[in-house]
Amino acid sequence: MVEPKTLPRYRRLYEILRKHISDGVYKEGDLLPSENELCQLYGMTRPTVRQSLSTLAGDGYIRKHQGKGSIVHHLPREIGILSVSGTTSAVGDRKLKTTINVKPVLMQWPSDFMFPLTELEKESGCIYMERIRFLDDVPIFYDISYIANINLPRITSRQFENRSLFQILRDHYHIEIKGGDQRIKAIPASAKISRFLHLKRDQPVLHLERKLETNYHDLFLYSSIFCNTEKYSIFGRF
Amino acid sequence: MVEPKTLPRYRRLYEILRKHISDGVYKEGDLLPSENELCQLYGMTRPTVRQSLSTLAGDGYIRKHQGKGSIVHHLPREIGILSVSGTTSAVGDRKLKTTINVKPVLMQWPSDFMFPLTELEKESGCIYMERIRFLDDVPIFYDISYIANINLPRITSRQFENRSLFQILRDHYHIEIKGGDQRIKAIPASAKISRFLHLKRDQPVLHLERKLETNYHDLFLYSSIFCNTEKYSIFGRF
DNA sequence: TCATTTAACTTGTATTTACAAGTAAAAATA
DNA sequence: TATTTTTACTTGTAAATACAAGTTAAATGA
Repeated sequence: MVEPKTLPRYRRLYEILRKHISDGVYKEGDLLPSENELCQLYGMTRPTVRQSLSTLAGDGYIRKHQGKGSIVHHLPREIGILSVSGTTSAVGDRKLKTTINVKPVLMQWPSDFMFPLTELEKESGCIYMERIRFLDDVPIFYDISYIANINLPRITSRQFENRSLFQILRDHYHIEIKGGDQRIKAIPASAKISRFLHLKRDQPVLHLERKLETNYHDLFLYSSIFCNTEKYSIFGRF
Repeated sequence: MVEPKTLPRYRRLYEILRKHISDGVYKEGDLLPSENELCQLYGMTRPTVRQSLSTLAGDGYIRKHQGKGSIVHHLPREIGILSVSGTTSAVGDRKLKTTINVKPVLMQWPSDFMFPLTELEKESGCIYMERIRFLDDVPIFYDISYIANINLPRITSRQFENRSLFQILRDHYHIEIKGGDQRIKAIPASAKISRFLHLKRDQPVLHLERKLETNYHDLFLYSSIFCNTEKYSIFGRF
């Protein structure tokens, strides 16, 4: 369905090393092979290897020390959602179950939308969906997503149960997340939110409003995420 | 007092362009000069220019588009604190006033500290301070900082009123922040917090726990930040 | 006029080369 | 033995070069 479109070499090495770190081949505190060794091992030159390593460092997988080498950073145990950088997913290998609360439907944008919209977006209307995400069978995220209805044929009829929205967008529409803005607030749980997240009314809830940029310059994903942080914190690196 | 230690060229260009963007020389949506033009303008080669631009992009100041150029991203109007990347300060040019609540004192680490500590850190004790930060005369942040007492002579007697802690550490001790971990929660305001932040008891407050890494591999800064997000949101980019 | 092709830009990827600077362990020296 | 120096690593910075690939506007053609 989709031409594989070979990844650049630095990206391939990035994926290999990232997988090795996630799989425990390289453990926390371990020294990665030196840049010159990686050059030999994977048949590329140092600038290319360095590009992989600096991306890994930017994503928090390793820390680089001049004169010493690249050291594997500890993997977060908490829920990482603050940075969507590249291929990193919100929760590592954790058992995160997702249920669809409101199936994707085409509708008008809310009148007081959280981010300003372009004319093109307003005209196109939006695809709306609601999901609830469970960690260890406890509802943690109540997730409202909006996508402008621009060149996304048949999206409302797709199965979202077990695959992430990002994955479907990547696999079927070549859409990649490139970056984004987000706002964070602490708010009291409304009746609806407290019901979905099994909380008492007015208990503090984390509210994230995000605008995600894609490889299509006029296509953005918006989401409003309510998060129960009683048991789990949101984790981030920088 | 401190040798200037010339910045690398890519870093200098980064600072120049960042200042131009902050000052409005390049406005939101503007196209920066092309990489080749920057090479000529500043007398460096493309790899060096590209290093500056990719750092700027990583910090959210610009977005790069293949075939088009580097476009100035909008500057956040809200409070940006989620990423401390490099030289970016929490609040751009805003009038943020800081008052010292508890002057720096040397003390033992709390017994149930929020992050695990090394033996060296435990032995050294910590420098503790509390600050409250006001935006437009409204208290927004209640900020508790901990630093291990490792090679920081006379720090408890320094003036912290108008300069940031980071600035003092950089100017007097050559300490630079390289990255860090953070956890975010929404919690109800305790009596103390509600008093400092002018909130009602149990109102939702954002709680950040951060561990900041420095250029000295065994020196970390810790902070516990309580934030009133009623009026302002916390802003982040990725 | 309108559609297509071409050309001239832009950034992206990759190699090669060189030296600077930080680290750590081996070697030399007191 | 204990200290200092040297050496051999490591990553950091920087240049010069080449081609790929995406974008845009001008030139060309029907």
